[in-house]
Amino acid sequence: MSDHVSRILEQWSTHRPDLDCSPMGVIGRIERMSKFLAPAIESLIHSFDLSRIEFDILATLRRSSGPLTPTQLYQDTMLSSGAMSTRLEHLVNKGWIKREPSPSDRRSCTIELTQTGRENIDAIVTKHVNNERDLLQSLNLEEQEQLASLLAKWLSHHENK
Amino acid sequence: MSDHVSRILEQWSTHRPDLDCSPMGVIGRIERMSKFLAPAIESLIHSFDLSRIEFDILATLRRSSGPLTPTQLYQDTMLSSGAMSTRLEHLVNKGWIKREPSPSDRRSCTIELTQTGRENIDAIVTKHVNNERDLLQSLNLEEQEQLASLLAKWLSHHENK
DNA sequence: TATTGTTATACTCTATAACTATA
DNA sequence: TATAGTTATAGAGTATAACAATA
Repeated sequence: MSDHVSRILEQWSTHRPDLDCSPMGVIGRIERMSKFLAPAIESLIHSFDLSRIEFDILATLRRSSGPLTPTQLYQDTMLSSGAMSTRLEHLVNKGWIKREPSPSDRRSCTIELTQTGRENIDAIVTKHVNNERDLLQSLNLEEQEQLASLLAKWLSHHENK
Repeated sequence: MSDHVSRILEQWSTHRPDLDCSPMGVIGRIERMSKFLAPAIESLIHSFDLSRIEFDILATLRRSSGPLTPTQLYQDTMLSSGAMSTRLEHLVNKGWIKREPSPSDRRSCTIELTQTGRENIDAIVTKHVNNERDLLQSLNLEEQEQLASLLAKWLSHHENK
């Protein structure tokens, strides 16, 4: 299994034999897989004139059980409030979402998909998931499950801190 | 093992029961782990007044068996030639590296760590690896190896394309 | 006083392409 | 003609903080 990171580890063991670099074998590969996936995923999303962040916002709205506020959205996506405002403005102008005043709190508003926004994101999400399935083909389903399970274990320890 | 992505998958199964979203269980978690790791790793590196890219350049030089050219460096780090020039200029000014004319090709130059650059990066790499080791503590060594092995398998299929 | 959301500002970083020099 | 490296330009995207309105 001679990948790029394994060659990096060999170089380190030659030039820094005092150092146990095995953590790089995990973290270096996580980062590297992430870097390979990004363009493959983004090229599909960009073909619908959406940035990755905008797609995430639309997908979050689609799978939620009702309208969300900008605050809920920027906390969920780890974005600043200012950046979220800019993104939402774009999505309103492009007809994806509608912004309406909150009935209970007059400082706030609710964000919701438009009719066509919902139809379009439904179609895109389907293509997106199939794209992801293709990208994972080099692992069989059992290996994919093992991988997901190990990542879930790590994440469950780090998300609530 | 109830992490954030598992809740996302539940939401999709409620609102899009027609869609098998299991690929998100892998790819969503890869991206999410990567997003959690980045600030933890960068905060150590930034404390030495280095960007992540600059650290990668210095580490590449440290583990290589001799001086490298800017072209070798930008291909290795997946950066554009222009961006690499800017980074190298910074690192020269800060005393990390030295740039010398290539003896064999007068268009080219060689990039090499300075004496103090090498000493400093040695110390930082040690701290960096220990930091990574800490970050992986929630998985035992066997799990870390399984994870590395699954990632290596995926990467070895995608790196030579 | 604290919170919600928007707007304005400045910053970081990058890719692109034009350019110089050499092969 | 092609390649190595640098420089200049412009663009995308963000965080920060100032701001207005409401709680």
